[in-house]
Amino acid sequence: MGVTIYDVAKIAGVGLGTVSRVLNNSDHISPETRKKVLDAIEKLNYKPHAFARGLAKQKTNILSIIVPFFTGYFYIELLKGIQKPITKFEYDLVLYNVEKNNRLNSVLDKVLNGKLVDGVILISMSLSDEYAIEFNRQNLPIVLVDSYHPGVDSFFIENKKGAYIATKHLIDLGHKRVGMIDAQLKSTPAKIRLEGYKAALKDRGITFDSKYLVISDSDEKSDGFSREAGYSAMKRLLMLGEDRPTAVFISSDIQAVGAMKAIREEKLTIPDDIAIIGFDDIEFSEAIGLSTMRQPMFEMGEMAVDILLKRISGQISSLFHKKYIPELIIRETC
Amino acid sequence: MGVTIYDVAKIAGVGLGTVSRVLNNSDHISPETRKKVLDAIEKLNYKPHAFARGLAKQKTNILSIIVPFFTGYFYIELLKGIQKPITKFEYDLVLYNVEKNNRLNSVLDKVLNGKLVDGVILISMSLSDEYAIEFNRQNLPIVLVDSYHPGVDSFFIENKKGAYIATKHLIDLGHKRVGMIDAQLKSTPAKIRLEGYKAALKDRGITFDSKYLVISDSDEKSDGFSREAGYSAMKRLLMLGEDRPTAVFISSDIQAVGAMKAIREEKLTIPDDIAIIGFDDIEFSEAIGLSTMRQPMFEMGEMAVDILLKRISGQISSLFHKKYIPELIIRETC
DNA sequence: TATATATCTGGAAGGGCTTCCAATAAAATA
DNA sequence: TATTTTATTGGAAGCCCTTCCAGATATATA
Repeated sequence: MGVTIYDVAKIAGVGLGTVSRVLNNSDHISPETRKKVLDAIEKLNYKPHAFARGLAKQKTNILSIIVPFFTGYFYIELLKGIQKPITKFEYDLVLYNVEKNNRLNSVLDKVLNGKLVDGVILISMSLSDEYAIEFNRQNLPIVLVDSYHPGVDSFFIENKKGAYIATKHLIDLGHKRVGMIDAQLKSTPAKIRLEGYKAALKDRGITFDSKYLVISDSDEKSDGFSREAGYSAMKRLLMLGEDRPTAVFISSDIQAVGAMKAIREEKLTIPDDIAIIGFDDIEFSEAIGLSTMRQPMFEMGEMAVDILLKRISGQISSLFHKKYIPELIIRETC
Repeated sequence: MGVTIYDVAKIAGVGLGTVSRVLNNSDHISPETRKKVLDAIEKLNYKPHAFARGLAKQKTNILSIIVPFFTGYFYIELLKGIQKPITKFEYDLVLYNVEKNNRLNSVLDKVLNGKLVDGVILISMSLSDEYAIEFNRQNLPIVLVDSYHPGVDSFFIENKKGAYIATKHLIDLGHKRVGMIDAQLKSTPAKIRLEGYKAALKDRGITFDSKYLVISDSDEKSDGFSREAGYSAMKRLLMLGEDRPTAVFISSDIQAVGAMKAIREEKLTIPDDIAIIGFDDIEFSEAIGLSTMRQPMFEMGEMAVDILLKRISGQISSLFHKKYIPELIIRETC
């Protein structure tokens, strides 16, 4: 069934080492020999056996990417960014979806010891010190995206600054009662965005009032970054009646979508009764006019692969830490 | 660096064949021997080398999924559905993203000859007869999702019926001028949905009027299934002035989102001035109250993997063709 | 007790490739 | 022309497993 390098060698009338050499573009091959081999390959429609090659080379040309639940556009954009260079450099991409945090360890173990991949991209999840050490020890490159660890390459958003900018903008618009809808604080971005929110209040001389902070409920798959969670969080804020905030910074656009629905259900208008700024700039935000903090997802994905490939090929040695500052996109909700 | 089966054999004081047998749960292993081996594995933290195993077994435990540009939620939902059984059965998933149609062939070639994967899932793209034959000849299972070929397992939506139901509903609501915004007809679903639209008109005694049909522009990555394309298509429909349709069936929700924006910009109201029904029921449709035809994406993904795995293990032999009829979800736009 | 049968185990062969070493041929130099 | 040097080439060894065959041991049967 499968045509192997031996068949090619026989047809071309050369040794198998020679075939392998033209396959790998090694030098020291005479043009005539190369042509003979190429012709034979063409004739037999030969394609190298990926696993055999991987075994011999100790290199698989596969990268893995670990994402938490495919929740929305954030990851899609990232994936698009990641795909681009991967395809170009003839790598394959294996996808691990971690729905529950405890599964992360088993995926990391698999990736570490299975010798299936040449490198890994870990998205939006934090890496424990033990694993960071283990990756370094095994010399398996890993890069973090939307997460940070001092010991490995990381690309991350300045969440604190982003939240700060959004909150400050709301305050500077004249709002006195500026609330926040955040996700579960066990999510690092959520925790840090809260810090930014508080910092902005403080800088503007507003004391933090816990009744204006609502933490979205988590469900089995989202840590509170969901439409439903945003909806019910806003409902809770609206229960404050006349004392409700006149502006709300929301920790993700997807929650903001739910929150907007809740506001409309109360027959309140946006931004007149309540102004809103979200976070992420997912594709739908533009369609619904949602003001938000844009994260350069595509770019981060692209850069992450770039660094990962360089790391794999040993082209860089020093640690690479890059931070992105989210950009305020003003639309119609504030 | 890497601990191999030889190390385990040595530590356990057994032959390597024995180690392999306990790894693969073969029978004819005495409980004591098994324990010794298991202990050694534990002690060394041994994990089998995926590529070596794949080479020896001629089976990789990897499935590949080929998707056209990650455009939106349709594919996310599908991916979620696919992930579930894949994880459970310890397969890995490699993702190929086909942005341009001509790249499909090169991906298929790679998948066919590279021996990297045990099976493939092809989404929303049609398979040519030549490739269908080649897959069968090479005995590499492939299943189509949201697409159809008589020679391979297929899961598909009854697009014609779906479009028919949507259009008929609009007509039965009393609308006389029912338009359609479709995507490029080179996309099979788009072509077939148009047929359903026409069939409904005909059944209700309305003659098809080409000025009420607008084909969305395609951009480099979407065949017209995009927000921008829906927006400008609706703009064109609105240029008809008073003669414009009072109801429009739109071939995807994402286009409908753009179309709704166009309508609102003209200060027209939905559904009073123009009623709308989309197609897909993406996550945002509920948030914006869009009536639509729901496709069971998650379920299709799940079933596709199920069948694929059964096919790989030889548990089924006859061809599997399953069609899903989309369900009309009535919300606020009609 | 001798023999047949069932159970368990070791290890060679093989899966398809790369890489290295040695060998040969061709070209350059003395 | 004889001797180096250089450019090519063939093929064995090795990457890490699984599988099959044969041998060893234990158990059942005559």
